[in-house]
Amino acid sequence: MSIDRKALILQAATLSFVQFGYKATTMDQVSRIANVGKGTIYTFFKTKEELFEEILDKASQELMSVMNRVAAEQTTFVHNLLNLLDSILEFRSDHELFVKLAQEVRDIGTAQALEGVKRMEAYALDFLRQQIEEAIGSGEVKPCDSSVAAFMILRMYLALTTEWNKSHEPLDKNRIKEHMILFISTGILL
Amino acid sequence: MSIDRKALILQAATLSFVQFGYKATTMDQVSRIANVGKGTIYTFFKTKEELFEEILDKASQELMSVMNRVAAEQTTFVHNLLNLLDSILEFRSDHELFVKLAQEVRDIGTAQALEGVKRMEAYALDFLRQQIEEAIGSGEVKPCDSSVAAFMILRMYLALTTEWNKSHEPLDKNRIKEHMILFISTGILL
DNA sequence: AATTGACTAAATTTAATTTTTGGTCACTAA
DNA sequence: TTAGTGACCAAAAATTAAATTTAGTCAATT
Repeated sequence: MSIDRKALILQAATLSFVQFGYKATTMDQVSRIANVGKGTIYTFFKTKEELFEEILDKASQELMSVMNRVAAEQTTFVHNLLNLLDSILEFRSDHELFVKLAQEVRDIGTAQALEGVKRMEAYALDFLRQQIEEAIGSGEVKPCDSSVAAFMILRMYLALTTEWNKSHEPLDKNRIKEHMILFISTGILL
Repeated sequence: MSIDRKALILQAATLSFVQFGYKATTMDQVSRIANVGKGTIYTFFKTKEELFEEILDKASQELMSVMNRVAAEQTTFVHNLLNLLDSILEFRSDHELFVKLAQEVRDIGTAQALEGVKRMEAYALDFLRQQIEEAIGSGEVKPCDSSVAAFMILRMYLALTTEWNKSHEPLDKNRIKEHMILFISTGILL
């Protein structure tokens, strides 16, 4: 059996999407990085979008797997949330794709990048909503609109990890965690 | 004494900036709305930017005055914050300019609009930071980085008032207040 | 002295042209 | 025979050129 060209292509494309975003990634470049002819890419993927989709699928699956692993631990809601935060902040590969795509949406508004961001956000929001729902059921969390609460938690996370950096020095992981706890777990008040 | 042409111009320009944003507001249009010759504008304002600055000053002053009025009430921190929220959500005139400029920054990235947004944000952030600082001093709020906490509160507010609307039905004022309380005052946990 | 609107230079938008890129397919090497 | 290739093409994007719009001026007019 010869080398797994599909894997090479996926690897090269992932690298390029993370580094340059959707639009600035050309099929020529991918073929060059992967050391295959351009035509070869099209024996595995119908279009550039399909290639992107498959990478997005993989990233989503990894995100899901992280989330499921965290959820399976069955500790408290806050603990789960912080574990999830840790996992995402530590293993940045998916996170980086997400950040790069978000930046591309902001800068040039590429439709496919927007789709990608929306998709990953949807997974995260759904997971959070579910966790909150359960925690409300078990009496751990106050009754509230779980969709809105999930949305706020995600926005807080994005505010601290990406928006803050636009006008300040980046916060380190622990500061981020501390401030998330401050609002979510006990409120800012004494 | 003849009519106050400067006031007419300021009024017309404000209307136009709120409605169309910085870039899409032309000096011709302002002069037409104000019923003055275009040259007249330049007897009061050196440039379009200066005209914009003066309107921004006015909006900032009004925001400051709302914030000071709220701060003077000397009730609890949460109460002050909610009063401020109410004031801003009810008297939307400044808020509308802010929202319009934020949209312009998002859509076409006008430099002057960005400056305007930054400036109004800076006032709000500074006020919040000060309030938090005081509340920490009086033992009402947990010791924390007041800049980061102020930033998070503002982002939450913006998330609920503008970002949520991109993918959902707008939340009404009371839902917004409720959810702000949920995170700030007592935390989401029971 | 205060106000104006036709006027101009500069900036923005639109149209035309060139370059780049996604996707194909006749061909090659294994 | 077949997996793999890269020159090739149409379509899209970037660049350049032409046309339009607009900020700001100033001689003329109240």
